Amino acid sequence: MNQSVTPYHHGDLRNCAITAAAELIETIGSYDITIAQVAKRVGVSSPALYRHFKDKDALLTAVRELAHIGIMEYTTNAQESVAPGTLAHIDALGSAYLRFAMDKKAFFGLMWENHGDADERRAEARAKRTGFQVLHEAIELYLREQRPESVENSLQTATLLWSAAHGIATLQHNRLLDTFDQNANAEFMLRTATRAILKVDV
Amino acid sequence: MNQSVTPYHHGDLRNCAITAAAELIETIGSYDITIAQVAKRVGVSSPALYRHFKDKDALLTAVRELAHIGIMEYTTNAQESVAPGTLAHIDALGSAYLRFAMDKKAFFGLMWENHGDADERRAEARAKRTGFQVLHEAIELYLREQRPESVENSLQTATLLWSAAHGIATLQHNRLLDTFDQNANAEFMLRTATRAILKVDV
DNA sequence: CTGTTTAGGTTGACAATGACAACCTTTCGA
DNA sequence: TCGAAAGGTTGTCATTGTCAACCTAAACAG
Repeated sequence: MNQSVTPYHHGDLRNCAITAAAELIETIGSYDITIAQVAKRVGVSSPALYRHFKDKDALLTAVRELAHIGIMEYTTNAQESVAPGTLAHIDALGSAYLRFAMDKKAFFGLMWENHGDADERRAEARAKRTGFQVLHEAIELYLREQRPESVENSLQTATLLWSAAHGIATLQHNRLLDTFDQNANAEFMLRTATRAILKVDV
Repeated sequence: MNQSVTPYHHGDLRNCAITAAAELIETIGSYDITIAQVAKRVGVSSPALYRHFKDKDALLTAVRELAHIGIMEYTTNAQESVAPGTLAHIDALGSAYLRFAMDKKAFFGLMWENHGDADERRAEARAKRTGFQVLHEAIELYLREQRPESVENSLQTATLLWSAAHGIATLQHNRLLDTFDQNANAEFMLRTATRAILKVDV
């Protein structure tokens, strides 16, 4: 015997569904997907997914986790070739953020949609805080070495810088940077903002 | 005779539908509304709305226009008590933006969703550019008087400042400012960013 | 006036979607 | 070995966006 074709129990449906959803989102370039599409892609009936996810939103929340991992990969890679605590380090983080926003448009959009129940929201907040931590530490290191008198403000500075990066990324995402300033260059803008906020002369 | 109750022809269904949708969005605090809800609120059958809007998205686009008008009201009010071209003027504009984002959460979220066809998109881009113009002019005036050597960069400065404001507003909107920095204060952050960005040569 | 066109309503139908209930089929532990 | 639980299936439902077919009031030409 040993036919072994498509066993009744999938074995890893939960994870397959998540990656299938992610792939789907990436290929159609929008996170407006349906349960049926995901089920079909993974070769299973729609209701099967409800054994693993409370509802559609729970599935999307899981995909959001993937997106967080993705952005972490971008920043980790960006950090490899820069000395910790330098301005270049901070630039690299920002640039990675912008690049992720453009490379993975649909994911980036999805990440900031916040539906989902309270638990899911808490988990996501934690993931985001972890990402933020990386920036915060880089800035703290930088300030400690370059402007020790400002080290106490590192948290506020990091929050502000993240806001700037997020604003630039979001506006670019919505094609508004071009609308406002035809020659706008997101990366250059962020570098400018970074220097301004860190109070460094260009 | 002269009953005159609910004439067959509504008379102004298009506009009523738009405001009904806006009210609905405001009361439920989310722009996830249905055609049926809007139709019911205005006392008409769902398909009636399709005589006035190509599809649901066209209705939402019309509501977005309302939102743009709303934000303009906020900024216009904010400008009344400040001298043009002062730092206070720029602060007032930013503060109005933040206030709108918090007061009208659902509207603010809706404004940056961009589905809709090309024409609708163009119209919205124009509306946004109009809003941006106000900030741009204030900044140009400010620079002309305070830092004439930087006037040529007014457009880039305005774009950057808008980005910062937008980032702060968006993060606050998603309750992420608190997540990153428990003591974060959006308005203070924006004032800080404003001062930093205005002092830099782009 | 009268009749016809047309704008703007109505009901009824449809497909797609999210979700659930009822049921069947493996897997696994006592 | 057998029964429960895990994890599938089909069938069904309400909601939603949307359309087609139809009706009715208003507007306007003759």
